[in-house]
Amino acid sequence: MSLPHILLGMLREPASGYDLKARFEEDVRHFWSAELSQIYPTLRRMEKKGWLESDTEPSERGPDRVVYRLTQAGRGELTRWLAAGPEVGTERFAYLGQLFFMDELGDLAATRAFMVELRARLAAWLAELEAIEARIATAPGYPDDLPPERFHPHAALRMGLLTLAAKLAWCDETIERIDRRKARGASSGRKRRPATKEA
Amino acid sequence: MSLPHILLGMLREPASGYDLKARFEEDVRHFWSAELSQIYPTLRRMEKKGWLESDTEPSERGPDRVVYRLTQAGRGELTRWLAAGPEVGTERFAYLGQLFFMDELGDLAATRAFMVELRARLAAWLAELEAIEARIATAPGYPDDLPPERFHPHAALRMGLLTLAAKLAWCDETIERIDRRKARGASSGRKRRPATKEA
DNA sequence: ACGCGCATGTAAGAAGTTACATGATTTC
DNA sequence: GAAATCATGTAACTTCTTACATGCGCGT
Repeated sequence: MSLPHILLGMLREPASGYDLKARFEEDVRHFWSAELSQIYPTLRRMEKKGWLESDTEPSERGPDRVVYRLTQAGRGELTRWLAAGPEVGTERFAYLGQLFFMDELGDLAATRAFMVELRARLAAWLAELEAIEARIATAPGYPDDLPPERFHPHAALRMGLLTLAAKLAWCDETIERIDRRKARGASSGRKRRPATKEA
Repeated sequence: MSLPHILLGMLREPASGYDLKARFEEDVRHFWSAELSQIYPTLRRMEKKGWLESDTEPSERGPDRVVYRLTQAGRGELTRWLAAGPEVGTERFAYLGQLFFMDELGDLAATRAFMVELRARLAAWLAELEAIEARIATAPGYPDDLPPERFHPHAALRMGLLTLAAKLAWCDETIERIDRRKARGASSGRKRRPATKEA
């Protein structure tokens, strides 16, 4: 039940579905994502609930825009959500599932390659977040006197930066552990696990 | 497309849906979760695809157990998934969405309370993961000579430990930033944002 | 007799993804 | 003339959650 509320937050300034999708690609994508095909019907449902109202306006170029804005009920629901305490959902990391079972491959070199590729992907992601922070760092009052409407998004961004740094450190730690194991295990010669186990 | 693969990994040893649910509650819950009502039909679909076979056995107490085990095709699919490279999905953090828009409440004290509660929840979570690591730490060969079937799960667990520690550090950083702002802003007296804006 | 743990599920709906469809205008 | 951007959506499907349903055996 979070996408509608994130849309409510974004709609403190009126916007079309297309505009909102653009915001998901920008400042919000480190903690949520949504496709247009999900956004459009969600906005309809929210309007039906009375949280939003819409107007159709001609566009400067392209087809007409359907611009949504908050109603009183919508603003009330947003406030209720914000005041309800942190919504801690289940985290899902498919790549940890892969790593968890990877002894099945019986080859530590495969695990190492996996971790190296994962590290590269996470590092690219971190670079993007750092670019966003660099932009914020040029704002007046950074870092201690940002206005509240910039302080809150910046605080959310910091979580992304700090956890990604931690994940990179974890990748490095894991790769080093593998290398130590390989250095030690090289003499004993076991690499592929045997097809049958000796009990 | 990850739950079936996680089940494949777990089913290297035969198990019933009920058994598998128990494993989600234990060693796997820091990166995935699933309800029984999702597990049962998923196992059926996997059997229909030829990845699993099942036998019905009488239980020691309670109703009959349906025990699943991997077929050759299932083991092949598991290997394929493990060798396919890291599956990096979209991360979703509803609480970051709340924080992002929280200037709407116009009250930094509310944000502070939010962060304090979030910190408590994350700390409790970290304590659980630390308990799991403490158990692993008693295994022979810890930490440098764990056998491969323990090394991989332990590596996955470490990611949870390190990122949770980073999140706690982020909570602390954010709470401190709020306190510094409040100390500085107290003299200027603005707390609730005004109902109307002066342009 | 009641509740708890074992063990299986169904039903209904919300949430999310992928693919497809339409048509205008602007840029190369 | 082709491709990108603007702007809207539908359809089919998978995934996940919540609530409900059933029935056995064990402990108190």
